Amino acid sequence: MKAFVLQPLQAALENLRREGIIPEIPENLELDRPKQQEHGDLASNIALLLAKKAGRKPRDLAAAIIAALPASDWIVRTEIAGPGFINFFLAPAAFHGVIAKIQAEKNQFGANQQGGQQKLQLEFVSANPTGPLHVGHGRGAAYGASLANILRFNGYDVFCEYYVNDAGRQMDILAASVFMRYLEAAGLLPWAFPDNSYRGDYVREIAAELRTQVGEALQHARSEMPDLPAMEDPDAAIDALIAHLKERLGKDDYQILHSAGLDSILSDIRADLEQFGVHYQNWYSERQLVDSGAVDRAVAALESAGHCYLQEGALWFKSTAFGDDKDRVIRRENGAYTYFASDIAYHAEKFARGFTRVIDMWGADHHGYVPRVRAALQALGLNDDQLEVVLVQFAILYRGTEKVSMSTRAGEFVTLRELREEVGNDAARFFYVLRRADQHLDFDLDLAKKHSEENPVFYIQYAHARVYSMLRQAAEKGLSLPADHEADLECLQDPRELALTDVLWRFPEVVQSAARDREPHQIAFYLRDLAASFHTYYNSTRILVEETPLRHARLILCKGVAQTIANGLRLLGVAAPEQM
RNA sequence: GCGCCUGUAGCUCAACUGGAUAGAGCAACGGCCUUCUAAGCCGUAGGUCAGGGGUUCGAGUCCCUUCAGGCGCACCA
Repeated sequence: MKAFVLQPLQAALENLRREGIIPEIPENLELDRPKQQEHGDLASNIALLLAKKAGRKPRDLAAAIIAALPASDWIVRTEIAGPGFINFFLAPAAFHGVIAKIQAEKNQFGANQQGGQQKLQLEFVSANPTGPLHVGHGRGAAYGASLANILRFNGYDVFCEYYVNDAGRQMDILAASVFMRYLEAAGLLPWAFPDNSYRGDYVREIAAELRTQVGEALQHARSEMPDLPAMEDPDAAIDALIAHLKERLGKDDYQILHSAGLDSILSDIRADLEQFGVHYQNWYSERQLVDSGAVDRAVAALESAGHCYLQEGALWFKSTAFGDDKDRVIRRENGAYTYFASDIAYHAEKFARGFTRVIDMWGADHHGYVPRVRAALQALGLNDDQLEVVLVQFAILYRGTEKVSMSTRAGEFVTLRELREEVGNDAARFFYVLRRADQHLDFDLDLAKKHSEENPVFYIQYAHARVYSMLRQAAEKGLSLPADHEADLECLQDPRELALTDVLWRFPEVVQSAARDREPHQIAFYLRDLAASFHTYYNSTRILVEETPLRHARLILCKGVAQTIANGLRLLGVAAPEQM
């Protein structure tokens, strides 16, 4: 709809520029939708912006612009308002255009090609496979999956990836935890299960499964096991147990133990996300990254470029040379790489795979990590402008007023699966993206569950279902339905009808803006607006009237609403039921 | 102490990146079902945009500063 005004406005400015009245035309002309109805259907502040450069008063310049406008069938009236706004009033036919557009584009209505099929990678969730996903991860999952859908709708070639931290100490602690539960089940664990291991019930289940597969074959490793409770430093104690297990079991048996935990949890995570409508193109293994030598290569590249130094036996990356607060260790004194080292390699790999833009979604508690990753990319001669980090604030959970502790190791958490089962996938997906990612979120579980009755998602789905209900009604009453392009849209002259089509026009704009800002919540808010406008219209206007042309026109409008709601909900991974 | 994020109606959040009289949803109050689904609609009330300075035609939005909260500042991941 903006095009109806944008093109004449552009032409007018072009004329004025030729006449030397204004020096230049701004790159992106913007048109506002005024909040006040009296301010017209669209408004431009261009005269205010150019007044100084043109050396004229804003209102005078506005008058000159209006005088230069070519004649248009779409614009019925213009006016100069306030300090120099130009307000445009459009003909009803300008509103009607969107209805034909929806009919033509159907489930592609709202889509655009501004992405130019640019290859873009989106990495999200990437939770350590040390336990089931909890509700904090759910936010990242819903957010990432929705953003991927939105970016695809904007013509980007989006590749979703989950980085699996299947190497490193945390996985070893999981293996040790499984081993202890394995002994415990046979009454062979000599002391109480330690606090700093993974204590969730799922570890017991993994241990039981392990026992059915290998029987007593791993039990021998309990001999000369370090006495954990006797050791002062619990972390050192766990490390001692891990070292013991690796030595006693040998590479193959330790691998069986290690895999027992990893495979079980990872397949659980994958199934959980699939059921949540979150699909990945790839699961990228950190262990394979290490085994392929990519980490060695990345570190070697940094070293040979002269960005590293040795100190106290550790290898340091001079990240301060690229804006970081302090230099970072990439290889420890004991010879092991830090997590940061594999992350450098991983990010280098991303760009080596040809992505022109990489978006990482991290928990907001990792924000201090951003400068060092950027530093590493710069040091490797890569353009860190192509990396974008979206920080997703973790939900702080409450039950009523009671704060819920979220320690994975202690096994005290609400899982994503539990949440999905209680409130349903649709409500969970919608609820998660209802606010900006960087917004702190007090998430009251009791309230969230109550939302199964009051959740705004039902409000939107209901609007969609209402349209289909009318279509069913019409069929029952033997009233004819409009075929595509058959209705005479000129029947739609009521301000309420024009207001509703105006909301439909906004959808393609919101789709663009949500993609540009990486803000799925814009879609959610829009859908609520659209549903509200529809409910208002529905309550004020009878759709299934006797006069066939009017009935057809109104039904086509309503079908356009349903189509737009369905398209929007699809982007958020929420179903659009035809009946409720 | 340093850095990042946040502060808008009683609560949870928006505000098209500087536009006109700051908007929704819950919660509260008052209305609307013999007519297409009342999971809905209409109306009322609710605000020093944390405080203070500045920039300009114009500031919730940009700059400075104070206050309050969150997160981060490992040879952890």
